Amino acid sequence: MMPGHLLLQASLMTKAKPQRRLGKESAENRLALIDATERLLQKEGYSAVTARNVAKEAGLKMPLVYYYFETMDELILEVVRKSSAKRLKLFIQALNAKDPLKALWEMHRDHTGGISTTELLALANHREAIRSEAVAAARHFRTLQIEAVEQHLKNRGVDTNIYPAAGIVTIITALTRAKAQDEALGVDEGYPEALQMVEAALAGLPPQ
Amino acid sequence: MMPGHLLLQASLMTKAKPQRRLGKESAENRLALIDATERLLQKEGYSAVTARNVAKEAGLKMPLVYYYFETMDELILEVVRKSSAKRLKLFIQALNAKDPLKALWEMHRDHTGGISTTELLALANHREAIRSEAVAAARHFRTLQIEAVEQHLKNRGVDTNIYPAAGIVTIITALTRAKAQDEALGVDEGYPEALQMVEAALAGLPPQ
DNA sequence: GTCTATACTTCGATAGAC
DNA sequence: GTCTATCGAAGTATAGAC
Repeated sequence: MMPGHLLLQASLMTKAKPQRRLGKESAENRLALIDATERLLQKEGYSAVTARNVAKEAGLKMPLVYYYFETMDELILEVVRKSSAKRLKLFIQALNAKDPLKALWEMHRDHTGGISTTELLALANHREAIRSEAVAAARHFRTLQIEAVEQHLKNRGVDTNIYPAAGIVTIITALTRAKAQDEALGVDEGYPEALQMVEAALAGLPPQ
Repeated sequence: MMPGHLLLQASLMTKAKPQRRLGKESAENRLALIDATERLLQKEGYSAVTARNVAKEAGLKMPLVYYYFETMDELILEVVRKSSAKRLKLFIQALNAKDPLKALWEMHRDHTGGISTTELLALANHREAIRSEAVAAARHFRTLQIEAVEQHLKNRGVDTNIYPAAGIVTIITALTRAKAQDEALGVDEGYPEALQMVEAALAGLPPQ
């Protein structure tokens, strides 16, 4: 079963360790390895992300992985960072829309592609270096959203005691995350009704 | 996610493959191995569930695992089934309470212990045998809940066009699942507000 | 029923030729 | 920069003595 290994001590903890020379960050093959890792993560899950598999997916040889990355953890971290940066752009875009709440809801609802939430959570649960990165990103995103929604609701004259921005953002995030997770397993019962309830609730707020 | 299960499937899936003789289902060491696996799953995640680790945790020798279980997958399936059966009992109990909706909400909200949702989802995503078991259980549980809540809402005179049982059950499940997942990572921002919103909404329904 | 010993595979990671 | 070759550790699973 699980390809064993995973020495949890990533490079974050062990400071000085520049034993090997690493290739430049802009190197073409380095980027190809990152892309290959992302594809593997999406298609087959993180247990398929091995140095050999990644190299094969990128059409390269295995030792190149270690020429460009200190450890496999570093490679995966790079993918997580890239994915977070991409998502951050979408967030900023949504939060600057005329109706940020609607834009945010649609963004979450329609979100597809990227690393699946399940994989990311599993990864974060098993690898300390990734957990801290994922937690920091999650906190950042949530704070951004809450602040923007809070401001928006106040502008609209919504009573944020009854409709706290933190609660709204959390429910939206939770529902769309669960939907994505269940869809990956082939379960979608109940979600159409749930989505409709949320949309009705949002539509029921005082108009802008 | 849904600790899944449904004993119906047990015999259907394991086709003909009786290469090795297996010990009796009631054997003490067999149960000890299942318990050890469950503990490992909770404490260290499924990547720690290896034949050697399980045996060590149970204070036994590794080959015993293969005396009692055809493969590691079978052992893990057994744990998933046991966990689902336990959860099913709680469900039935909640659905038979005076206020099934309230009981269901409290059950989900306070649910702790058992296999973590993240681990189960990751497991289901990576292992076909576990996916089908988990999906079947999830569907079973959801259907049970929706039917009971639907009946309850109608008895209370709630308009199930505005408050569809499927939507309510799905939102409750999604929110409490996300909460458990995030708590495992150390993130809890937004959940107190979200829980309060749901409780306010439930309290706002026509009294029983 | 339980254990020792081991076959076979694949993992992460490195040495060193080119 | 890239590759061939290989190491040691750990995984699943089995054979066979007791």
